[in-house]
Amino acid sequence: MLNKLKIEWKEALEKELRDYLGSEEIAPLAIGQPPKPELGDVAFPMFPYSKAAHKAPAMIASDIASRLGDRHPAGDIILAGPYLNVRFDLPALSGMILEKVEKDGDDYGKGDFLKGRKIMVEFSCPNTNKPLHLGHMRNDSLGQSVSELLKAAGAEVRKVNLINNRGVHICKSMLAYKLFGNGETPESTHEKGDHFVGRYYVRFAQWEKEAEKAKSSNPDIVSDPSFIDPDTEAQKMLKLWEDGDKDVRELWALMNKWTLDGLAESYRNMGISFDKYYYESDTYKLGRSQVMKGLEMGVFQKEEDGSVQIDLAPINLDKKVLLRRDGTTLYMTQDIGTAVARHEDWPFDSLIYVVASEQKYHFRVLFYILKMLGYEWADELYHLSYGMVNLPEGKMKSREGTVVDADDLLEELSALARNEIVEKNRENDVDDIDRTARDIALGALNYYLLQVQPTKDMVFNPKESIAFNGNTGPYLQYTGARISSVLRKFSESESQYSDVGFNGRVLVLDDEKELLKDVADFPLYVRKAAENYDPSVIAAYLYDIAKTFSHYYHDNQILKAETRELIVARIRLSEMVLQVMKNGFRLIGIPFLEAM
RNA sequence: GAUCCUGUAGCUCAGCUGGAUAGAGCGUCCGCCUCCUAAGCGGAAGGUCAGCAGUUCGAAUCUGCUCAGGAUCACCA
Repeated sequence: MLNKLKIEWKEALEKELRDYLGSEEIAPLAIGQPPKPELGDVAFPMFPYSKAAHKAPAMIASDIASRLGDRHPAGDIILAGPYLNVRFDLPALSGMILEKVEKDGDDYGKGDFLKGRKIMVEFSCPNTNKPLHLGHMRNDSLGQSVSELLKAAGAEVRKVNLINNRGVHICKSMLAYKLFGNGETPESTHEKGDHFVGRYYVRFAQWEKEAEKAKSSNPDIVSDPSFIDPDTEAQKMLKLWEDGDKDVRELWALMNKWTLDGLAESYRNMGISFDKYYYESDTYKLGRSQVMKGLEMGVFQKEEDGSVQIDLAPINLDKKVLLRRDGTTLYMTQDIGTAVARHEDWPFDSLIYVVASEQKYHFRVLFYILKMLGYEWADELYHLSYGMVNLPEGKMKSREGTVVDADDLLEELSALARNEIVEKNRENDVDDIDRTARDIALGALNYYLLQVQPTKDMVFNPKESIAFNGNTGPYLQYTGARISSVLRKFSESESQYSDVGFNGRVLVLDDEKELLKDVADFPLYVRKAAENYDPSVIAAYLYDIAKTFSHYYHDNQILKAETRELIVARIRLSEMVLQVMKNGFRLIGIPFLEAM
């Protein structure tokens, strides 16, 4: 609504400028933000017209102001040198803002610029041989949040996951389990299934190392019939899997279930959900048939060695293999099949792949291949590429045991949050200490992961990164909890105020105007975040409004304001701020807490 | 070697459709609980916006080059 006013001003000023300059062709007027509140709410710089007018920008600003006189949209002109600024009467507009926020409630901030669009979002895509780590968490937070943003922009969103449950890496943990498992199960060892299976993946790596060592100290051992080479054995198992060997398939199904049960629990804990799961074990065959189709169409070539390849010279790349010489499929093959299956299942207008930036090449090639196969929708595929999560000493490496486990991290943060609650003697004020602690941990984590622009790599320092003070998720939650507390206290004596209506004109403080402006602008930020697939826009917005409110709350009494009218006005303002915060929280995965 | 991404305070990050004195948090130092939750609020110190050139009335923001870091260029996923 403020935005509408800004645009009215822009148009009115442009019209006046055209008259003033005697030209229909003028540079579009820029809409800016004055650096200080006393300089107004919106700024229009006059620099670009100085040449045409042969006058200093400050002169143009004052000329335009006097020409305009009273014939202008709502607001007051403030001349600030070369800028023509406008101050809105926010207290007067507050009634409209309140009405809108109250009417829309949890939907306040939503828009419709993606209305009617069917958008599929792929994210997470774990392997079934190990638990989730911090890198996955960035992916999950991003995918979940972007999906919420797109919904808020009016799109119909379908969240899909692709389970990477086949391939030689999966066979490795199976093999290790078969050899060293002694029949133990996640139930018998009381382990989460994904951690249990992950342990055998690590066990395989260890075995591999042992075998390497044995080979280097005694090269002849290879010919010893009692020596088993881990990698050869894993390849054999993959072949057995592809041939449908009953025992291998049974073990595969069992271990997959263990992992997936564990992952499902992690997703639940993290507030992540999907509308549909795809499995590579289903889609890789479809990929093969697509490659065959491409071969018939002549877009792929069969090489002399029997492999099928595509020549990527038209996009300045080399050749890419799509089927191995033995006819087995690759990662790329599978992704071709998955994309086709998805569009058949749910004909999307757009499909967003939330995948790390290291796979840019892969998606460039994939999109090109699908286009060559004649799928028009290939133009609507988008790779939302995000940067790595690094440790202060560099990349996370599973071999060096520096991978930050997702479940462990969430657990540690929950324990820290729990300590804080106990230390602050807040146990009796929160309704469920464990749930609250976990929600704080989640808020901290999601905010931490989403406050950084997706394209950027980020550094995670396990000791320092996730704090509960300062610019953090818990700070936002805390602000929300304090507002909630004020509102609870007010509701106890609300009947005394039933005769007092809302009069926004008493909200004259800078902080109050700032809050009104922030509340009114929220839909703009939602739109911007959705357009750019960038949740950090919302994170920054929320921090800003929380900071303004905290300052305001510190300096001014709400429940003990000077007049009953002022109390009611401040309460309504607090309600609006809280509503906007709640709505923003939902977009970036921060649980809202009534108390903490 | 080629392509892509990144470079802003000691650290982690905003700001980038060009516009007013480049902002936060953490850390350091100093204040504030008789007051709606101190997970808070205020203040101080801290900057060659990697460098050079260009475009422009105006550049952290756009363009080019250079330097530094990272990623990718598999019949791995």
